[in-house]
Amino acid sequence: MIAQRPNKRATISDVAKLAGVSISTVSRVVNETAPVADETVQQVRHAIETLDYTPHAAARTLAGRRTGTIGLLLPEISGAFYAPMLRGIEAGALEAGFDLLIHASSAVLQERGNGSLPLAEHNVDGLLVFTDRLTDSEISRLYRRGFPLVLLHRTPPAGLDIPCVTFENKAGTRRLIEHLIIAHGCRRIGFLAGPDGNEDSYWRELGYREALAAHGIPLDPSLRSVGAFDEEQAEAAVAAWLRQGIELDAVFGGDDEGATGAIQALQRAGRRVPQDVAVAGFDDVPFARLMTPPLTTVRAPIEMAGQQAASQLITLIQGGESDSSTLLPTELVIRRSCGCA
Amino acid sequence: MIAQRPNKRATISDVAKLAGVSISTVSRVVNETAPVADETVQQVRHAIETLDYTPHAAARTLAGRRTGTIGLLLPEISGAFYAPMLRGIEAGALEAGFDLLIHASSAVLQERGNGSLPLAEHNVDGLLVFTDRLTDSEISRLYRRGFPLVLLHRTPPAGLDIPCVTFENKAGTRRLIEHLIIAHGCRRIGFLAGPDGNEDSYWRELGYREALAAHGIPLDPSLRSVGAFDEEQAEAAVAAWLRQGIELDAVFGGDDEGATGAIQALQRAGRRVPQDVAVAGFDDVPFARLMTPPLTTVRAPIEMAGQQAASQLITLIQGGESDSSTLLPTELVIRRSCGCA
DNA sequence: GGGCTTTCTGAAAGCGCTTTCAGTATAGCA
DNA sequence: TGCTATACTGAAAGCGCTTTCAGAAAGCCC
Repeated sequence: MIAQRPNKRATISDVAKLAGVSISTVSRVVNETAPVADETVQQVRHAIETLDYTPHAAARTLAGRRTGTIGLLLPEISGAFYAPMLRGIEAGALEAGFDLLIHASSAVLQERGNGSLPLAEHNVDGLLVFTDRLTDSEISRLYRRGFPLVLLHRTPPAGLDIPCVTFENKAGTRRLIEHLIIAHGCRRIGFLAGPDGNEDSYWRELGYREALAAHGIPLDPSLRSVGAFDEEQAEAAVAAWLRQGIELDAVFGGDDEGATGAIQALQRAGRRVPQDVAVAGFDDVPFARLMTPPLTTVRAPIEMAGQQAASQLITLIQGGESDSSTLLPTELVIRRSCGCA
Repeated sequence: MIAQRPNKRATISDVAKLAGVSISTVSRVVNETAPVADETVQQVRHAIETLDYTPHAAARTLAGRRTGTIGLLLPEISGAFYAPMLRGIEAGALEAGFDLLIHASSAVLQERGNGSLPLAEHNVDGLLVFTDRLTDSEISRLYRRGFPLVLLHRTPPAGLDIPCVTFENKAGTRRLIEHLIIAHGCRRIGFLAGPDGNEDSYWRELGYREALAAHGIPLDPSLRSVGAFDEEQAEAAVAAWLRQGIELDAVFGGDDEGATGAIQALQRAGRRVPQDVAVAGFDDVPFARLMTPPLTTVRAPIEMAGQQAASQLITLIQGGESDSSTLLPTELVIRRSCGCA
């Protein structure tokens, strides 16, 4: 059994005492905020070394009113989507010398008695928000306080001028669906929506409708279901279509996870992909090209979105100005799941 | 363009003033640490409301010397492994009313000039360490200070009594390899190791060797390569084997990602899995059962490991005792990639 | 040599909170 | 009635740091 034996940490005054200087001087050599005589620097460094001193972050924050850290709020880490996003965000943060703190939690956000967000406005200088969980009112509360905020893949509540970074969902989906229609003659294309209220999904659906409309294909409501950007739910949704005998010549999975689920359901029901039913996704996660068949999808610059969001946030924190909205282009990636050779 | 207009936040004294009480009283109603008259509570609550007051975390930490938060240090979030792990950790933390802060970064850890870890010992009460990046010396520094620490999937540096949570890697791998040998008659089984220095991989390799030895199969060094628990690297490693004309009747991928890469390489080279070459992984990530062919693997209780680690850490933080080492059982999961129908 | 920067240093005032400590007022009890 | 618990409240002392502010020492100019 292991127990914890608390152990006093050295403070700045311990260091000052040992080095025979004042705490101001120690602070100066630690932060390099003012010239200090070489000899003094040596002494202080030595004292720091021997005491194994590290500044206490909370004290620093309190006195200096900044943390050097940005926070990321996200629903739940899973799925291939997050790796590139985090890479991008981290790159953006690092570039400016900021740390990244992630708060991944679905449940927590609401149920805190005191109603305060975990890392919001506390341990971080600014917040990257990528979750539908944070309500509009929470967001506007933070906004009204002047807390630096950047939204990832969602637009701000009406009237609030909060920067946001999103993909060109509509046009990307439209191009994809049109490919299905034109190149493969699909007419009955199933649409799997994302989670309720998801904005990306909203725009993708608009793109889907536009594509149909542009080619004179009537919208069939029975061809819409919810896949929730989740493999299992998507699989279930497609299985339900199949059970109901709904005819399909293609399925748009909503995203790549949804497409994966769709393929599972189709194959399980004995339909061949793409010979019997074409399938396409959105995002182009790393796995997409490795699937059997390789997935036709829309490439979204996930990593770049993260990067941009982070650097916009940091600009904001540092008192600069930021574009109110960034729309990143997407690109059609044709592989085999749509029927192309 | 959006600029940030900083905005004074209300402090505890603002609230006290508005409510006509002292700050001690405000603190008491916020924290419920002592009885306060009903009427006073009302006034304070009202003042908090109108001022939209939230306590300043850093100040709180500084004064109260605890953060109510545990930190998780990990190399880079990607791969299917993390979702269940994080779910588990979060569950463990939530249960005890702690927040979870994640610091995901490969690069950062070393290169910080001041040598201090980001969230270590600062914004958190304790640390869950899941990365090979944190050197032994860093770990023992933290340990010597009495900073609560729990290691995930790695054992502590020699002599340090730090709790750790690991899987039963050796026995699990041995069972898996023996299945390949006994049920499928495999004799030439490729072994893809994890990243350099990875402990899980070390034990798995021992299990692999034991299995071979137990069945009188000589160890062939050319059958060992590094897949680094990474799909691409594993694919490259297997491709190299194939190019060199090395004979194989099975490949153990090191983990499920490695197995995925192995399958890619094999299929790309025209070998059928499992007819020509059997493939197996380790972890049983969600995706494993959905692959073609479904992956034979060893199920590791990833989520439970996270849970346990978190609650052990919290026990430690709260001054309790903790087991020094937890070894979680693994289970063989037979699907089709090994050749079983 | 006097006045002027320039370089370096320490004292001290907070940052916003928690937590004794020392009450005052009221209730309970003999 | 007097004495002691009990409920409630405020003053004040930090927590460990950053940051003026002011001063001492040293170098520069005329």
